[in-house]
Amino acid sequence: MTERPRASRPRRPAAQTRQAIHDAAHELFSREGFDAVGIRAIAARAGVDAALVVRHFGSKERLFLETMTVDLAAARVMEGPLDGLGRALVEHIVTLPSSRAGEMAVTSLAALFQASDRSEVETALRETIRQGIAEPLVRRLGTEDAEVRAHLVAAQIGGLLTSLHVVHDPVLLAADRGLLTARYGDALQALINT
Amino acid sequence: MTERPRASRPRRPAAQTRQAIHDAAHELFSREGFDAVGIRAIAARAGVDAALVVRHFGSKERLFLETMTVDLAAARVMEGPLDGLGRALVEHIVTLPSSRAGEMAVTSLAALFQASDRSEVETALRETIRQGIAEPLVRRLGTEDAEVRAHLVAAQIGGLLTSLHVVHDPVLLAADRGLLTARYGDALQALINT
DNA sequence: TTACGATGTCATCACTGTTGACAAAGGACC
DNA sequence: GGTCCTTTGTCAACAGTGATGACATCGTAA
Repeated sequence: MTERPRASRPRRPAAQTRQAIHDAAHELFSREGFDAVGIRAIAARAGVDAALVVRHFGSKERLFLETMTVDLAAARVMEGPLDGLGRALVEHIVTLPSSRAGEMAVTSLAALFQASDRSEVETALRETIRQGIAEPLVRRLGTEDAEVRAHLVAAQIGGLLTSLHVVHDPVLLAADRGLLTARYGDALQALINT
Repeated sequence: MTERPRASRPRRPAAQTRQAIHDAAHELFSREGFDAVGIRAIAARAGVDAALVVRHFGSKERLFLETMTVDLAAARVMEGPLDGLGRALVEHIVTLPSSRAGEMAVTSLAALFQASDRSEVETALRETIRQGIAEPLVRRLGTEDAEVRAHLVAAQIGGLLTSLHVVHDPVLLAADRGLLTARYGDALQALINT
């Protein structure tokens, strides 16, 4: 048995490899979702052995959480005046997806929803919603039932997000954005008004 | 090599076996979701060989669709008077889950959401929403933007359903149902009113 | 030089959904 | 009765998955 030397890829610092895996995973998970993407596919795209993926991130699920958990970036909108807030939030949701950062956040959220049968993913999703939507709003409302109302706002926003990016409702995707903003925004406002 | 005769289970008509598999699948899928349940587990619970599952239903995905696609049974509520409809719908969603039929429909919808990265599941989900919510409502509204508004109603209902049964939002789960019905129902009503 | 930790590779594991070959029971027809 | 054929059930195997652990190799500190 001749001992062929194993042809190793060029060595590099761990952080660099980790980043390559991270980028590949984010790209693939965003496009195709958790289940459709295998560890070996991520490894191939990152130019890396599959075992290295597990070594750096522990498991496929942890890699998913680390790459797909993003803040909704709705915090800025939350700071606006309370009485136009409904429409402002909906407009933010409806218009941002065409920009780069917004699209990523939104597809990430959709992927989170779909992978939410994993309990750790479910926890992350709950946390994202709480921090990104509910909590900033509770501080602004200040009424007794503020917490419930804030979480209902989160629910309603989640409904629009999943309809657009998980269910892919053709009627809503084709609808005029101004109409969407006005109608859904006013309904949202009804939840915010005391 | 002695030819041991294969110990077969008692024979029965195909429809009976099919039903056993169907029941087992519904039970397990409802409790644990699409991914967590394997074909072999369904087969074991039905007292059947795993290959028979595939033989009767074609694939795990088709079995899932056949067992989990249910109508929302919201049709009856949809026929009520238009001006109390928002609260009536929310009350229906919030109270029915404790009954048997309601719980099944709701957990089914949650499982559909989570498995919606499969394109056939996504189609079924879209169809369920259209038939169960959007279409009955469009007929009642009759305005020019009726279709968009009906689909927004569906989105908002979906938001509450996913918050409760997919995300498992603790605040909403613990909240008083009357408060939920009043607040979210009124917001929904804003979408229904012209 | 030696020793060691960091980095990369590979074989292998248990498990999954799915397939096709085979066995055996039950009814149809002569 | 005897001979087919369809129906029903069983089993072994396949390619794919996520994960693990043993091993090779590089770079560097002592």
